Amino acid sequence: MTQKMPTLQDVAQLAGVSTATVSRTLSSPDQVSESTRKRVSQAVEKSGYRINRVARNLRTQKAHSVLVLLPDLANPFFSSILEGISGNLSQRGYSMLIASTKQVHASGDRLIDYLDDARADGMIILDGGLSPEVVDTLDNVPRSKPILFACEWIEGANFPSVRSENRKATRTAIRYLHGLGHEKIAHVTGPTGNVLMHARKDAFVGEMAKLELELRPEWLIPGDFSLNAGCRAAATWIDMKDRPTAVFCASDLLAFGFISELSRNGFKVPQDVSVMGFDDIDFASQFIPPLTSMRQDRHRIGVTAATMLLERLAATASIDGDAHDNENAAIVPVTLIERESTAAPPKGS
Amino acid sequence: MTQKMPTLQDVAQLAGVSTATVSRTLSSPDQVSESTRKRVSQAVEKSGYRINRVARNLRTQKAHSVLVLLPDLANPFFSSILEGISGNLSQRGYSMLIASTKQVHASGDRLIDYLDDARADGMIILDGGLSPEVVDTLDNVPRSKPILFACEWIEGANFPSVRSENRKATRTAIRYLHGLGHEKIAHVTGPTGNVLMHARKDAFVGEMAKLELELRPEWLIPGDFSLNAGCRAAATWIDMKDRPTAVFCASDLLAFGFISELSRNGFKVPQDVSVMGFDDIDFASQFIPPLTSMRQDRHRIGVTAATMLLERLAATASIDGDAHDNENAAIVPVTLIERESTAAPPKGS
DNA sequence: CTGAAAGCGCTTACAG
DNA sequence: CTGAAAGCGCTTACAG
Repeated sequence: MTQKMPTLQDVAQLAGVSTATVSRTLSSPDQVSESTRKRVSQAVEKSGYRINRVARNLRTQKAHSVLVLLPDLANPFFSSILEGISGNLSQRGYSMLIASTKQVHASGDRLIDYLDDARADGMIILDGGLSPEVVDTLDNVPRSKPILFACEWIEGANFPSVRSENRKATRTAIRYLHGLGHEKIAHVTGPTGNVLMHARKDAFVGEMAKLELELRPEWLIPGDFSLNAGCRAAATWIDMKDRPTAVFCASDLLAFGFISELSRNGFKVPQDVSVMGFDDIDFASQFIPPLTSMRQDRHRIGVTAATMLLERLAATASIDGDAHDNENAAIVPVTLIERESTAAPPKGS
Repeated sequence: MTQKMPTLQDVAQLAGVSTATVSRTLSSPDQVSESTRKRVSQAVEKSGYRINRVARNLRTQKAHSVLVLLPDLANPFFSSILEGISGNLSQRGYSMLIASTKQVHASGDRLIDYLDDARADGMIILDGGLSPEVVDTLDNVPRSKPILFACEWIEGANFPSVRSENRKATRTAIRYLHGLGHEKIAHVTGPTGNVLMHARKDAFVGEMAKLELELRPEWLIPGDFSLNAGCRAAATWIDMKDRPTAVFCASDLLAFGFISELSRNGFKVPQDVSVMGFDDIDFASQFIPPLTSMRQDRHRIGVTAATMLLERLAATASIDGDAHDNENAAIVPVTLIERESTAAPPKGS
């Protein structure tokens, strides 16, 4: 029952030519005479031949696939990015392999096994929180197997990356709140150690100083990017004697959690406090109230990452030398999406 | 610079044995004497040898990877399922390849190309909306390349599948609302033609009849699974003269959209109307109000799907004959999660 | 323009 | 327990 797939041999026999000719007809048809080409094409058609990519990959020493590494597959933040990557990849004949750093650890594999064992030609990493040991192993990867970071990156390491303009976006957010009349602005941060957390927090602190606004230490509320941290931050806000009138959250999830907890305690957004998020995930527009946020173009980040990786793949293949990192980081713009969770501060505050 | 990976040959030389022995040491160590095993292991260690899976796959005629096909990569509903699949797969040494039906169409590939061209050993399909032509091509796939549907399925086709107990869950939901005192219950349905939409709608109609509750045609509000459809459904509800006191939505997104639109128009949930969803996505607990929903165990669906596919893979490999579909569908339980979007109906309604 | 032949890096009967 | 050898299905210099 297990019908065997026809091979190049079968097609060659059918067409009365050598396997070399069939192979050429398929991969570089201009090297084959028209009549032969026609005969081969018919044989391919008739036999229902499909090239065996595993064999081709072994022969050409390419996997024609890219590994994408996420911190957590269950996090919906990544889905649009994946779509961008995958769409771009498949257009160019590449497949997308996915693994999460959590799982990689659990299964005892090393990250670069995917690269070492020829399953993937390169890798896009969406997790800046890799342990130093793992980062070290990354350095030993031959340059013919490009590695690229997207969204997050490793401070100090020199991998190419695609990023949102986190700092600029943060400044835009603060200026927007200030423009509404807010002077007491708090920031709920991302997780400690996270590069995005630092970029946004630094920019926040810097911009507050630049606008000559007071920034009390307690107005930097530590969080992570989760809903729950947002809830906790809201509790912190509620407990303050002198409450900030606006809160800039480092993620939309934080903002959602913040607003939810507030509403459970009888506070209203934006009447009692303006809240804004970062990311503009799908949900932001449907939340109650619709959330003002800084939109990261996640699809574009994905597309850009795939494009850059493929470029590096092509470069190492042809030049095979120093296709060096002339353009080491692509910065993707972030846009302010104004909705109803922000307004002028309450009077008399 | 492009340092070549060591091969079996290199290890064999280092250890002073044949490649066959190295190979055996790696894949069936019990066939090798302890002293040899030790020598080989040291050579492996020393050379930093990693098996080349592409070569192994070509030789063994297995890809050791599974293709997962989604309707839409950007839909966060699938992320937990993917995590379940991927976790299970990687534990057993398989990789996960991902493609979306949208993209497959766009790139002009045929679905089964992944199977035909030896990139994947089998495939898990999360999209019941494949066109009849595509479904036809699926029938021609040799049984050594198992195909399995998860979440959704194709009515009439005979593929194994993993599903939530949609009908039972719907009955549970209706009985719950009825138990709260609701008699006028509407249902916002999924997209026309979708198998889940039908399962849930049928079960809804059946249960309403069983409970001897009136069901006006207009109380079956057509939707799809999206936020926007939920908003539209809310507009429909608002326009009714005699409004249902409870609305059972076929997805959480529908429920979110429904509630959002209501709140924009000054209605309150659950005071004015009880709303419940289906899926219990992460967000449901953080929505305002927290959403009552039927929880689909998406992680478990993923794990089960991967397990079933791997079983079939093993079965066809060993028996190579009729490892027939004794257990053709796994049904995953759904649980009622009661939160604050549902309550007793408003008095005097 | 075409073919014979080597080889990508493994695995696995077959002998011994 | 171990090795020599064939072969998985391709691609690609090398000749002609």
